[in-house]
Amino acid sequence: MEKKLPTIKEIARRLNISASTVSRALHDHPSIGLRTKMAVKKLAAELNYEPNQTAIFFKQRKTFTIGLVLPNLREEFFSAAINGIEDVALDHNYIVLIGQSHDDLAREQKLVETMKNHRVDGILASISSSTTHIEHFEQMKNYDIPVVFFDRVPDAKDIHSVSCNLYDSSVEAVEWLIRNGHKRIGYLQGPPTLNMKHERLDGYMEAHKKHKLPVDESLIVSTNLSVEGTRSAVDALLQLKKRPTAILSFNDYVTLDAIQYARQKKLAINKDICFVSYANVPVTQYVEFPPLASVEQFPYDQGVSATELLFRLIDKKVAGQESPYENIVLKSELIIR
Amino acid sequence: MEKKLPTIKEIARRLNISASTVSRALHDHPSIGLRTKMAVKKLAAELNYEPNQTAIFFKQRKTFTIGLVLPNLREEFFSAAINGIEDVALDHNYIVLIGQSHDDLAREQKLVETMKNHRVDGILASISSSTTHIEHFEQMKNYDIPVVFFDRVPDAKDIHSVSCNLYDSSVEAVEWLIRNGHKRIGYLQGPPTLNMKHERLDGYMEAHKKHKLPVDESLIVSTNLSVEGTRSAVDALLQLKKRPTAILSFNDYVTLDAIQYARQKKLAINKDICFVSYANVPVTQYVEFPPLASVEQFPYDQGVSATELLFRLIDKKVAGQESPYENIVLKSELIIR
DNA sequence: CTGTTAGCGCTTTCAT
DNA sequence: ATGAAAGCGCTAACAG
Repeated sequence: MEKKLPTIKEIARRLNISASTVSRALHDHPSIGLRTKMAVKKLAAELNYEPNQTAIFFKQRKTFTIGLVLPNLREEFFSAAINGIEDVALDHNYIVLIGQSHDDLAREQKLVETMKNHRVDGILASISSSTTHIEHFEQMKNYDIPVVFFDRVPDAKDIHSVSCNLYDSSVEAVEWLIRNGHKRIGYLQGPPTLNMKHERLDGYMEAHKKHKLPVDESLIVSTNLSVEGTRSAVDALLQLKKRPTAILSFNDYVTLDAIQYARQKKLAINKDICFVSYANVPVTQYVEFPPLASVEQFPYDQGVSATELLFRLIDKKVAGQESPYENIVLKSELIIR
Repeated sequence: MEKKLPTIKEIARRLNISASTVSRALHDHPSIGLRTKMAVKKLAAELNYEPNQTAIFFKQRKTFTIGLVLPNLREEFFSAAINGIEDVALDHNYIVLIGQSHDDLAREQKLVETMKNHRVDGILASISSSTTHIEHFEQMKNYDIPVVFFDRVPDAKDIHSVSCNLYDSSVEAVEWLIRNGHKRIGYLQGPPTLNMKHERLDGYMEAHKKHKLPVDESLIVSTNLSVEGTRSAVDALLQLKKRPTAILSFNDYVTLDAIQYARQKKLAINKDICFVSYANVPVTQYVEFPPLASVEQFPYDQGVSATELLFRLIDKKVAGQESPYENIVLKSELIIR
């Protein structure tokens, strides 16, 4: 029992005018007589006429849709980023197609493919932790679909991106630990794929250098972000003859897992061992032992900035212009509790 | 520099055959000669031909897109629900358009409108806390867009829904408190709009009745879910001459705020006052004082179930059949720590 | 100021 | 086994 919705044709037929006149009337085209315009609008309203967007998408080669591919929505970082993205998108009368990669490359590829099929006007992406190459994103150039990476940005040339500069805050975070008397500071890094830009590590190194502290390679371990991965990494640190007294870790979620594990191992948090982290997600305010400091990465602002950049690219594309690759870097901020 | 993608026509032209033959060949239509079929497929592959989905959407009157409208993504409940939704959608080769109402009716309306314009094949919704009517959803019937509500389901006739039965668990939760010696149990409810189905309250009442405990109306307060709202509600409870020794509260987030506030007020959590809650979100495992018990509402399963129902409705619609209203109720489960 | 016409890319009768 | 033609709903160039 498919209801059939009124079309422009139907209105035209009833009014004994042409479809194009109706179309123009509805668009307030200047060259339409007031009388017919009124009549058209009146009838359109009566019939509850609504333009068939799929027809328009088809004709205009635009879908007013952007695709968003990210690792997951569970992390408050990403859900906050979406807020920025959605706000900007809605302002532009766009809507967001969403897909979670769950840190799985194959799924990420499928999502990009599906979004391409849906002819999204652009894609925003934060890559999965298992993303070793970005061909699937590069392919989008063949379809004139601009891609903007944010936060988890691949270390590649010829991409558009928005991210936070974590270097300065990393230096600051480690210096803060050093000033607080820590001499052996562990660094619990993320998976290698995500460390293509070594800002965290570089900052860690730089702080050591500035304070003439030697860097012990065995203090640097990594996790694939899973609970188990984090535990075994923390284990590696705890088994060292000379344990670290502080750990700088990839993000707050990893840190929460690490802290939980350290407690299980009977370590006194903030006495035996301190934690400093990244993301500064709000949930940490409710936990018993939050990281002592965390680097705020402004997810909302990253979302806004990435989406604005994407729209600039979309607009340029429509105008037929080439766009130079833009890599916007926002600053981060070390938040000390 | 709009690249132009190869079309069926282009292939037809190069092969000196007709577009319809190409179309059929690509669809493995039985009546196409093997020879031409091969030739078509070969050329299509060479040219990287990909069907223009917008044209197909337009023609088929289907977009392979479902709209998801929910209050926010911040709460782990909703992000978990999306996982179920996305998984089922992807299985059906669908993708999800997302929109957060941020508990604002006007925004919810705008989202529904936008999704309608995008001609989504169906809508999944969890209503905002300020949603006092659901006309905007009911409108969708005029467009043959089925709507399935989940979790936050309006109390209305003639809707499809998936939700958890909270009544039994509510009785159980309150009985558990009573058995643990509590005689004055506060109930911190959500905003009136969301309490259209009073399962939580009914369960609260029933447990009291079963144990012959009188119900003191002043123990029942409500929050609009904001931090301040929750604080003043808790305040009301704490100012009572006879304070409650336990509080059953709307969900874990509200509970976390309530606990934080109670601590500020120098109450000893789990001594002076205990909390029992709903949702059982994972973050509570990291917090110092989680609710003593929480009602698991199986967000992933709700998401799966709601999406499966939606697809059944979509399929029936395509088959031109009417569907009776389905209201699926899953069971919940009181999880005691 | 308005109508005619063509066409977006694809599917689908209806012929042949 | 293949082609011709129509049409989905809308827009826009071209003609008056």
